[in-house]
Amino acid sequence: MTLPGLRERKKQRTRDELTRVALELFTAQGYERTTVDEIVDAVEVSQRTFFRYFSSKEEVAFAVQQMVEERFVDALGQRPPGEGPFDAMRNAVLSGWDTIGDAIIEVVPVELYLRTFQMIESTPALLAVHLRRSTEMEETIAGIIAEREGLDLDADPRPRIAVAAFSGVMRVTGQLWGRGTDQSLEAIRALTEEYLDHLGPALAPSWRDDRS
Amino acid sequence: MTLPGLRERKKQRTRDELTRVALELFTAQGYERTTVDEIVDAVEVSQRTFFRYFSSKEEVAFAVQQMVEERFVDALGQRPPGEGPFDAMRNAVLSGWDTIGDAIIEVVPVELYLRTFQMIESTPALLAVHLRRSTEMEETIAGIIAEREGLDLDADPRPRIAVAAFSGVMRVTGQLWGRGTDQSLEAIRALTEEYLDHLGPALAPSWRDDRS
DNA sequence: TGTCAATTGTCAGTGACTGTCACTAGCCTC
DNA sequence: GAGGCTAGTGACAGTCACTGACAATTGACA
Repeated sequence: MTLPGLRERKKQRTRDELTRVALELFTAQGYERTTVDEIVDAVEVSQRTFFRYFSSKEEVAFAVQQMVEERFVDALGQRPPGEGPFDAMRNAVLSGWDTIGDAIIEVVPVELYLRTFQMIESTPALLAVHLRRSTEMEETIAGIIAEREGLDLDADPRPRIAVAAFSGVMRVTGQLWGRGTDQSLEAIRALTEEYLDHLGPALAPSWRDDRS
Repeated sequence: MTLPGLRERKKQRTRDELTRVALELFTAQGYERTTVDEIVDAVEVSQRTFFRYFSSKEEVAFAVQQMVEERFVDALGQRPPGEGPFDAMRNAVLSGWDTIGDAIIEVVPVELYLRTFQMIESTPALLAVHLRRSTEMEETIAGIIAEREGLDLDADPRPRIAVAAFSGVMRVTGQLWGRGTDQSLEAIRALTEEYLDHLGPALAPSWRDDRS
């Protein structure tokens, strides 16, 4: 493995710097109140260069999220075949939270990532994009689940349904965490775990028999 | 009940016309390829007027959807108390499809609404907004469910979880319908019904025991 | 009918984003 | 290690969504 040339390293540095500066400005003063010009002035590149790295101002807000999601997909693909679909997704998510630092530390500190996550949840324009990206990921995940279970994605609706329900719960936990007071890494991990445990019971035909 | 004055009627007419023309242009030539100027030229109002009726170009794309959603919320509130949460949501949705014409015919034909729905699903920028709007509605619905069941929304996670799972399935059906070949009203109604029936079984711990 | 207030139009400006073209700087060959 | 090649960048002009301010118009109502 030859390490990449100067040109390649320079590009990576510019991209990382744009990402870091953008997230810092977004979290500090708000997404809408930050202009692309502010970002590029701080990094000392032209606006045109920014738009060569990121197709929109929104995209840079998800640069780190993108990395985290790729790791989740990898982790899911490596869960033991014995695990049921739900356990596989659940464990992939939880192990992702446990090792998040490894994935992103070269670009931004974990703490900035968590603040970015909150900013996304509380900025309508970004929340919208976040949700769309999530559904795109669902399709990927459904494919992995279908393969694990040896099912045809277009003949059997269960993979998509299960993933949709699972993601729905993930989304709710994300929102509640963003609104809550404890915004630590441990808090969102615990919330994720708790809410996933509730999914089965919540779908019982009547909640009146069994108050879990 | 006095019928509204001329001024009021004129406003309604302008709003409806902007909506209809916008949806026609969007569905005919695509959302991004349609400029606000085209819309206002066709209706013969100034651009400024457009933005007084709709806070953004996106908003006009959801004007009809908005009406449909309000009807769903009403219908849900009127389901008999004996129905469990899932049945209530399910029946409210299905009865909504059965009476959709009543709700929107004064603004646009049902057929244009269906085409708009597809356009939203296939336009990334609009899909994102659609998903965000859906989650906002989920919060409303969770409140209604919690009240029906006599639960505290913040103490008991089940209403939000159930609604999230339910909405996830609704979303998947919407997407599949948009991609499929039969884009009739009957098709989306049938798909909705079928997929909701599958939700319970899909959440069983293992799918290997019981192939429904 | 004349006054008031709601509605609309005009105009100037901002910010995200794109196409084009000239220029700079790694890279690679001889 | 000089020179050509090309990926990457900057400068500039233009489009489009959207906003604030103020002037013009037009229902409403005494």
